[in-house]
Amino acid sequence: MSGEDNLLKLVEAEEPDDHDYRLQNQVGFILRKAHQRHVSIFASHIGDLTPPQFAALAKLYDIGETSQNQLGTLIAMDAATVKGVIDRLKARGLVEVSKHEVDKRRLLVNLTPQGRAAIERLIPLARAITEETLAPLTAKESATFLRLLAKLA
Amino acid sequence: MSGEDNLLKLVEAEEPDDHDYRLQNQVGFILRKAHQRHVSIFASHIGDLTPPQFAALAKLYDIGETSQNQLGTLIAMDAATVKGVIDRLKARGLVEVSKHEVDKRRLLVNLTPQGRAAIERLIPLARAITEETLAPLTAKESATFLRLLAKLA
DNA sequence: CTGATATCATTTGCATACGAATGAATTTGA
DNA sequence: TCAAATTCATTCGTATGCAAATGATATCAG
Repeated sequence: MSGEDNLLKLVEAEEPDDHDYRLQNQVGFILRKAHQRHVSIFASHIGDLTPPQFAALAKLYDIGETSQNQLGTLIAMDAATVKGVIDRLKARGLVEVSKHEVDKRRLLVNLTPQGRAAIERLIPLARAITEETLAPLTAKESATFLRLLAKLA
Repeated sequence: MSGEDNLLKLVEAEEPDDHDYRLQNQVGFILRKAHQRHVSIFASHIGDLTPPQFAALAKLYDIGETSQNQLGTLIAMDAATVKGVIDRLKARGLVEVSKHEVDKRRLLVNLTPQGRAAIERLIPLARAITEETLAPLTAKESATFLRLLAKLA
């Protein structure tokens, strides 16, 4: 190997060639695609509700009435996003809002009877969605994947 | 144990309690959060470009001139989405478009010199973004995670 | 007690993301 | 060859998602 080759190797080690960067191997790009695939699977099972809308209903079913802001924190949506989601669920009669008696800043959100019926009907479908999303993996791989994904999220 | 209890157990085994469904353990919900975290890390390193815009530039840098439609396929964007991304990159002078000489349906897209300079400047930052996104995992965990994530996506 | 700070909700603006419909151009197949 | 099917791009409508600004209310600190 010539001295020139050594110099070249040294330079490459310090500044990797831009063409070594492969978009399709980057975690962000694959994460975006995996998320897209999940949303598509979700839509094929539950056509009349989006994943964020479902998340809001599921969380309200889990914890009961809470403030819009707190709900947003629990389902990882900022204030502007959760407002839109709740507005649409309200327009469809699945949730109802009321003012907090003590703290007048807060907007309380709760399921309506129709919202409760809807989420109870949808949860079995949601189980199937999770199953189908993880279908490319074995049971052991799924467990590993979920553990590592949770560490990232 | 009474006969009533046995009946209850049987019913539960066939139809799991809705309250066993925990949103925060579902792959779709965690995937969404992990994606959000990545986008946030991306924005903290590259403030003037979004991940989809970066993906378009990186892919054009990789493969050279191509049609808008083909580019969309390569970076996992539908036709409507890729049009918006290209429009904004074009408005900023990072890509240029031209008509395909033979197939008049096609819109060819390519990097401008400024676009090429931009992506060459950004790729090192993108490496850092990938690194920071995967920082909660060990090297071995990262490799496992990327392998399983790719199977899902 | 009160001024500074913090919290909750809303609004606006911008950027994906996708379904559906449309129109132009190309390819296919009988 | 020529009608049907396909492909490429655009447009419209709807739904996240987030930054920044605003207003109302509540809390804190001196």
